[in-house]
Amino acid sequence: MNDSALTPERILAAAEDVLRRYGPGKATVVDVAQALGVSHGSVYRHFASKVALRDAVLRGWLERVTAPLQAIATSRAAAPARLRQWLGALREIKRDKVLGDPELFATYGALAADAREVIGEHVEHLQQQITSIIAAGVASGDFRKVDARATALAIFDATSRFHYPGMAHLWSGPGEDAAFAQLLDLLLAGLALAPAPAKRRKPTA
Amino acid sequence: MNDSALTPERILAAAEDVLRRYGPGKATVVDVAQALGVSHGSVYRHFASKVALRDAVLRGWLERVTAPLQAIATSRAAAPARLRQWLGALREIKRDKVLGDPELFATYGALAADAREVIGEHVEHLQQQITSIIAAGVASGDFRKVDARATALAIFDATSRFHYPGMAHLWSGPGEDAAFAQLLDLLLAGLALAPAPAKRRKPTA
DNA sequence: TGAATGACATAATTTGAAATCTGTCATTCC
DNA sequence: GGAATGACAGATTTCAAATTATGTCATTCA
Repeated sequence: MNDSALTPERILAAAEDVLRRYGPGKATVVDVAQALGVSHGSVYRHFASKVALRDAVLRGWLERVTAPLQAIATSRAAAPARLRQWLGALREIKRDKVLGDPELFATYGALAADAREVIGEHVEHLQQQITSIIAAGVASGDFRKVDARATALAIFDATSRFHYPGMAHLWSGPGEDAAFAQLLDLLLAGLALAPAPAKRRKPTA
Repeated sequence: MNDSALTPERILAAAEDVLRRYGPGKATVVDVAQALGVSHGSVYRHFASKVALRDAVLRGWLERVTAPLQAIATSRAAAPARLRQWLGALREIKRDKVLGDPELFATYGALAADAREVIGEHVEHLQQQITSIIAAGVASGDFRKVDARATALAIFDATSRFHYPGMAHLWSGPGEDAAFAQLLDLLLAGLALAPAPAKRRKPTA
């Protein structure tokens, strides 16, 4: 029944398949083992627990989100355009996933729900990408002299309405594109060079 | 057992109490009737269905959120300060509710989950309040000449990270205050007068 | 006469016993 | 000898029966 050696990769692929087919509530490790033609005990040689297996599947899925963004983050485009592109891409990737296959999206959402650790890493990863774009923009003089990291977090927060899966139910409403464009304009304006007359808060320093 | 005439108000109060005590999953209209010392049939004379009753309770709760904000929105403070104050207040009201009584917050969250209509009105109400502040700021020359309504929506979206109940699990993390302050600064900078050198998009008009 | 009742049909929820799943490990297999 | 197996204990899930809830309405009550 089995084609070759039992590797974590093959188990991962099978688990992904089983999850896709059965959903997160019904997929069992026995199912995964069966799909591979082995006993479920064998799976436990490669993954310490069902949770570890689920985490690994989720990690893979999230990496497929992060990878194309990495390319944009490190592109040579001017920082403002690059930031727009990156945020637009993040939004599109997520939105395409929900609209394209809502069930699968829900499945991964369920995995994410009890994988704070993995999600934390993913978020950190995304925030670092934004940070690098902001830092580039500050260095090139395209952006005000902001704290790159803190500003990146603010931008991540500000756009969560358009990328946080818990708000996916809004993504198919009307006027979404316009709302997103409007938000981007506002944020980019806030980063623009012009020395906004700071009436409050600390004095530039 | 009953003190006076059976009014919608008395039923509402009892329903609120029962919901608080039993939680949204176990509160029944028989419980509400019992608390009032009447038969459950009587409740249906005043509310068409259990859903209608739950909606009314939710509406009351949301109005208690909106009322104090209304006062700020119509205050005489300068628009930028007023906007900061308003957004800060919205955040604090919600955060105090979660942190103060998580169970009750969860109860209202459950009510909200199947009350799109009511929530829609609530959101619309909040957005209108922001719109009025922005409009005032544009009129007074404190803000750029933005489209008040569209910008208000963008600001509402941008801050949802700090007021949308679905993200309440983040509100007790460290650095929340700083993150919120940072976001506010960025948004206010984006509204500031300075004619940001718009390299893209439509030409000012 | 208009408000309140409670018996009733249908729908939803609870319950607990049976079935299935997770994770371990002594044993088998190549 | 290292990888795979499958029987097993304890935890979790399923499913169907039984209970409880919702919403209606003919009747009672004041």
